Amino acid sequence: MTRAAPPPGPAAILPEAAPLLDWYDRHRRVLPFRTSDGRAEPYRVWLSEIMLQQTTVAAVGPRFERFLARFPDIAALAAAPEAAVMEEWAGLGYYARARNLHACARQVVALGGFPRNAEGLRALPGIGAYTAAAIAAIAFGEPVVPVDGNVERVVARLAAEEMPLPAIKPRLAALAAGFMADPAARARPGDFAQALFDLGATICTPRSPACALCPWRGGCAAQRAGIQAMLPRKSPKRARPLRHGAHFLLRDAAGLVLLRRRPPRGLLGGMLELPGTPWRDTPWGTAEALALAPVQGPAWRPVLGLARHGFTHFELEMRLFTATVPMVDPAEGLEARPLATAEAALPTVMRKLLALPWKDG
DNA sequence: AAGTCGGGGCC
DNA sequence: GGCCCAGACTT
Repeated sequence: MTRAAPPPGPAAILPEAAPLLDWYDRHRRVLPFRTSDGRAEPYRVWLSEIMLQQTTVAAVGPRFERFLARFPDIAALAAAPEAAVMEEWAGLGYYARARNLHACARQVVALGGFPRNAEGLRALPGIGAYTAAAIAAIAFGEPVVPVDGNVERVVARLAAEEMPLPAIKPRLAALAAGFMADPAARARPGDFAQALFDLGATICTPRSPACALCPWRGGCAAQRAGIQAMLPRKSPKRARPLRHGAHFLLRDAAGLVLLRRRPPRGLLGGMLELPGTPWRDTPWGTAEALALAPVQGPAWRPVLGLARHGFTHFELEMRLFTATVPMVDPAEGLEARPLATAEAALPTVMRKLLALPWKDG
């Protein structure tokens, strides 16, 4: 008696949850945003997940603590002015996260609390499919699998999926969802999600995975084939063009510096900057740059050297000009601040300009 | 499906 | 110098 083999569904490909959960109980990372008593406050889970979007655990740790000290609960965050949130976020990057965080806090307060499942969370600003599932699983115990870069890598290797990202994303998400067919995973959705993160971060790493230490060794198709370090494959990316700008550091006798607030959306949206020229494909000559200086009165002096900064899709090379006046007069769209507090509120690209030797002759 | 959106650490 | 990071949003 013969019968057709069942289609290779997720359960046929993926290993069991229990070995991973056992490994997690013994080797899980101790992280600032993980509570040791097992309690998971939605506010803390949400905040950490937003901060961790495309941002390393090491970078988030101290910023998470600092943010909590300034905005201890969601009511405090919702009540704060947006500029205060943007300033607290300075240096973390992807500033739309801070705007959305603030808008989300106000919505959640208006709702009377966080939605308690992924579908409801997904409707809030800044919360996509991944973050909704992560909060739902970790804070509310919903049996869903958040699919981040770690999970994509782990699953691509377990199933030896050779098609490149991002085209393979839906397939990997479907495979990952199959984990929740396992009762052991359903019993501990938050721990299972974080176990996948920890496995991807410490064992199933991008370059040279430590397969000998993996609780799922033997259940991994890529490891059996010896191709684990090559997965997941990725489609080639475009080269980043080089762009050029010139910025202006205007100081006065009181130590105030002239700053400008960028438009509310787009690149560095809502953040402060040193006034400057547009960023274009060709370098700026001195005369044409100075024609765009915020004030035409003082003697602008070019600062030695260039500041370079890499964005996601282009590289930027900047000149800096400096001048002093008796008293800065912030016109429309500009504001004056003491140098020290200005620097703390500026994104990294602007701090690199201030690191140029503008104090010297 | 592709582009936009930061910054830092690691190889 | 390229890759990666507990991705989201727009077009």
